[in-house]
Amino acid sequence: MSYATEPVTLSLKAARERKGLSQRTLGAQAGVPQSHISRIEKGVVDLRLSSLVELARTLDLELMLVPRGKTAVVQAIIRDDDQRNIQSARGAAKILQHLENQIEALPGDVQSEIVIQKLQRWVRELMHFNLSADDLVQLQDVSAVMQEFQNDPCNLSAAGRAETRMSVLRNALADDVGASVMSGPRPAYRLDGDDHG
Amino acid sequence: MSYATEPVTLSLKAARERKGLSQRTLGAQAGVPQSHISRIEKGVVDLRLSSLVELARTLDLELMLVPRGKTAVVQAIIRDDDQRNIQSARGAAKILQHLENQIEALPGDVQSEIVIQKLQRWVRELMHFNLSADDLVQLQDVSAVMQEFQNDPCNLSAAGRAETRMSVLRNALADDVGASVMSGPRPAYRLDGDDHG
DNA sequence: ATTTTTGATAGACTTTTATATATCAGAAAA
DNA sequence: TTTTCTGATATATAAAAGTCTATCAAAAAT
Repeated sequence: MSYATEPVTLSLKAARERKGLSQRTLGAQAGVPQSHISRIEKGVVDLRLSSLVELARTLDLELMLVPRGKTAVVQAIIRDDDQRNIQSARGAAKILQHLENQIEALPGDVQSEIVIQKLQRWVRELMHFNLSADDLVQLQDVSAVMQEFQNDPCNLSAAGRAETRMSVLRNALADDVGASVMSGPRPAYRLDGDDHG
Repeated sequence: MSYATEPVTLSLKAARERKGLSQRTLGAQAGVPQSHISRIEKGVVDLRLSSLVELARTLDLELMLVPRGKTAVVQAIIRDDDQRNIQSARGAAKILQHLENQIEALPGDVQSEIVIQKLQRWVRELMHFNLSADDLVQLQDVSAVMQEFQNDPCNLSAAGRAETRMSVLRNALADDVGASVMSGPRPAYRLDGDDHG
C-alpha cells in the first residue's frame, strides 16, 4: 500500500503489542473485526480516519498533527514514554519473580499456611498482567513488607499485610479495564499515562 | 460525522488557513479535487489515512500517535510553534507597511527614481506572501538599510541595496513553493520549520 | 499430546470514499 | 460595477473500505 501510511499503521501495531492485546481483544474493544485489524497492520488496506482514531483511543493513543520542524522533539517524548513503561514492566516482572522465589524457598510448614498460599496465587496471577509505573510503586511496597516477614518468619502478620496489598492491586487492575488487560503469550508492556491523567 | 475525527479535520483546516492556501491551491498541490477538501473540512466524509497523510504533508504537518499522558506537552509544543509563526507574519506585515509609508512620504522627484519604483513594487508584492521567521530576519535587514537611506535621501545607493535584497527575498519565496505561496484575501500566516529543516 | 489462541486470509455483500465535472452565491479585488 | 476568487454543493461513476463469517497453520498453554 501507500508507503506514506506505513509508519502510522506500524506504530499502531507496536502499541497493541506493547499492551499485550491480541487482534481479537483489541477488535472487541474497538468494535472492529479481527480480520480488519490484521489487514490494517499488514498494510493491505487504507483505513479510514474514524477507524484509526477508534483504534488509537483504545490503545490510549491520540492522533495529532505535528509541524514538520517539531517532529523530532515529539518523537523523543514518545520514545521516552515508551521506554519508561517498558522499564516499569520489566521492574515489575523482576519483583514478582523475586517474590515467587522467596515463597518457594520457605520451609514446607510455613508454605502450607493459607496466607502464604493466597499470596502465592496473587503473585502468579499478577505475572499475567501488564503493569504500569504506578503499579510498580505498589509492588515495591509489597516487596518491602515481605522483607519484614523474611527477617522474622515466625510472624505471619507481615505476610498477611503483603497478601492484602497484593489483592487490592490485582482487583484494581481487574476492575480497571476488565479481562482485556490480561497479557498475551509474550512479554507484554503497557503504554499509557504514568503521569496522572 | 463521527465526532472523534473532528479535531483532526479542524486542525487540518486551521493549518491550511494559516498558510493562506485556498482549497483549490491546496488541492492542486496535494492532487485532490477542491470539492473533496471542502467535504473533508465540513466533516461530511470520513477520509482515508492516505489522503490525510497526503494533505498533512502538503501543509508541512506530520501525523503522529501520541500517548494519552503526553498529549498536553505535545499540544503545548504545537501551540508554541503556531504562535511563533503568527508573530513572524505579523512582524513582517508591520515592517512592510512601514516601508511602504516611508516610500510614499518621499519627495516626488525621488519617488520617480527607477530604484524606488522597483523597491515599491517588491514591497507591495511581498505583502501578498506568507512570511516565516527566517524571512522576517531578512526583512529587518532591508529595513535597516532603508534607515540609512532615510538619513541621507540624496544617496540612492542605499535604496539600491535595499531593492536588491528585497528582490532576492521575493524570488527565493517564489522559487520555493511556486505561486501557491501567494496568500488569499485575508491576513495569512505560515506554519512550518522555523528552525532549519 | 491435545486444546487454545493468535494472526492471516478468503468470499459475498453493503457502504463509502474519491474523482471528474459543474454550478452557485457571497466576498473581495479590479 | 464587473470580474475574480472562495467555499459549498450536486451528480454520476469507479474503486475501495468495512462487516460477517469461516477457515487454517503455527505458536503457546494445559
